[in-house]
Amino acid sequence: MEPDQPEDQREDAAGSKLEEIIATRRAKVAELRAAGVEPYPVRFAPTATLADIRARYPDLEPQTDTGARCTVAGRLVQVRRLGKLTFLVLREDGVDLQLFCPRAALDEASRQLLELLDVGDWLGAAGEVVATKTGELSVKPATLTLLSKGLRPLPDKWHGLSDTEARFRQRELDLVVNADARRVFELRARVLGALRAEMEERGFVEVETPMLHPIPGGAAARPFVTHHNALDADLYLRIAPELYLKRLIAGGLPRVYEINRSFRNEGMSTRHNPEFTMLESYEAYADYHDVMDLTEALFARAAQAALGTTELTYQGRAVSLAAPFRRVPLLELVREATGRADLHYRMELAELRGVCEAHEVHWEAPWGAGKLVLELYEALVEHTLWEPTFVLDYPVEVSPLARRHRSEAEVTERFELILVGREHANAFSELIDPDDQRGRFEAQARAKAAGDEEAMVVDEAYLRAMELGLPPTGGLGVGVDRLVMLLADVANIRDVILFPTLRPQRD
RNA sequence: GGGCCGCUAGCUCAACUGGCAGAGCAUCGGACUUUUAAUCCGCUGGUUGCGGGUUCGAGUCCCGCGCGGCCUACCA
Repeated sequence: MEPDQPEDQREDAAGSKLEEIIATRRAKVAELRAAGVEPYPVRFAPTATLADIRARYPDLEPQTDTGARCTVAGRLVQVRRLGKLTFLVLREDGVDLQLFCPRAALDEASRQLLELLDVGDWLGAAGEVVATKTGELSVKPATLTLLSKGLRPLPDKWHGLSDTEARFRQRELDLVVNADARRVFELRARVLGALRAEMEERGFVEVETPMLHPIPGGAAARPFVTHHNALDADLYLRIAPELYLKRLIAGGLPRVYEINRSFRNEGMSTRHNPEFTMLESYEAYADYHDVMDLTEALFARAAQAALGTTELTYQGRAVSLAAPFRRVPLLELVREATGRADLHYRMELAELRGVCEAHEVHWEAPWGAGKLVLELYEALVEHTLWEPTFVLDYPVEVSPLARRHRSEAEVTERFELILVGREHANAFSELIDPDDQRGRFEAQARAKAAGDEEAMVVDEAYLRAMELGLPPTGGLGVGVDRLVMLLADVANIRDVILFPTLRPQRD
């Protein structure tokens, strides 16, 4: 490199295109202020949304002047300058509308503003609704009002933003330019609304229980730990709202539900985000058969709200959410999958381990029959269940909060709803016998002491509530993110969460 | 945690076996009163994710690291 001009070279390198663009736009901000225009005004009063205008004038003849005046607003997403005539395109809430701007129609201040406009700015326009020569519905403004000057460029108008990392980290950009991103989150909102509507109609009351828990409970999972300074106490982000909700049942609230976040400090995947949304509900006097009926209704209601039908396609394959769903005991599925009709929870451990080995299913020494059968089910069966299936009667050993089956000693009255090969809901006839519950907790505590990091600990506050008396109760948990994935037909949970958890960027 | 793949201009992408880092769009300047990704003319824009190494020469090959994606493992 020549020793002559190193300074210049360095300055050129520092002045990248992006910095140049931002500097140019800042200069426009200064120019506007110098001209007495505030580039970041405090308020604007549109008389119609872009969607209103489109709805009101569905098919004007080309070259119509309606005489109707309106004031609209949106983000400027396209600019086409043809000398004394300019076409602008505003976008508001996913709806685009053209502004037809012959220079002569604008007042003087608006003409000046027009020169300083960039794609990405927020803009208001007041004028007449017209259709252009080609029949494009437009507003022909007499005045333009800058609502906010954008300093950064929008992604490519044609190719949009496709870099997945950028889409997750800068979701606002994704939402501006990718219609499909909006579609998913609009669908998600309709699903949430449908779930709440169904619960409300059934007399469930929505409650909010703590997300900061003194001890983690309600699920087998590793928690996030945090610390409260004033209390000088460690707290855990909740892994499930279950125990608090059942305390409300004990307190005499007969039907409660909560839709909110839980947090699990575990692996991430296309189906697992560290924070995720669950619907949990508890209903006094109900058993898990009642809860299956409720679950069917919720899924059908959500599908109707999202898609207008219970017949859908997921990743190219048909699924029907029309009730009733298939109901089949877990043990039966494992017997089919292994070809061992004699398989049972009372089998010798050695023999069950042999079945595992025959199917290349990993097992560990501390596991009892229930855990071994569950492992077989998860390895061999779960991913094969495409149509909605209630898998019934999970082993007691792996279900510390579920009541024992009314007629079979080794299993609980618990089901999971499996769809498209993955779990979508988990529910049971709740365990309401406080002494049985204490024994289950103690078994969990022993497992934890033996190294099982996901095992539960004894929750005395919950046991006290149970000792007060918990009526027969049916409980349900639904993975809302997965339900939205199913209905939106997306394969990655990060596509249904606005701001998915990502590794923080170092700088 | 493991395997594979990716990271090049603001965005979307090229660059053969190692041989001058390019295009389109956007930006900037100019023309244009009916466009629809407007068109036309001209210009500008680079630490090729980061750090080493090999080589006369590295976007390209090697090593390490970072971030992401997919698969897998884990995961009620």
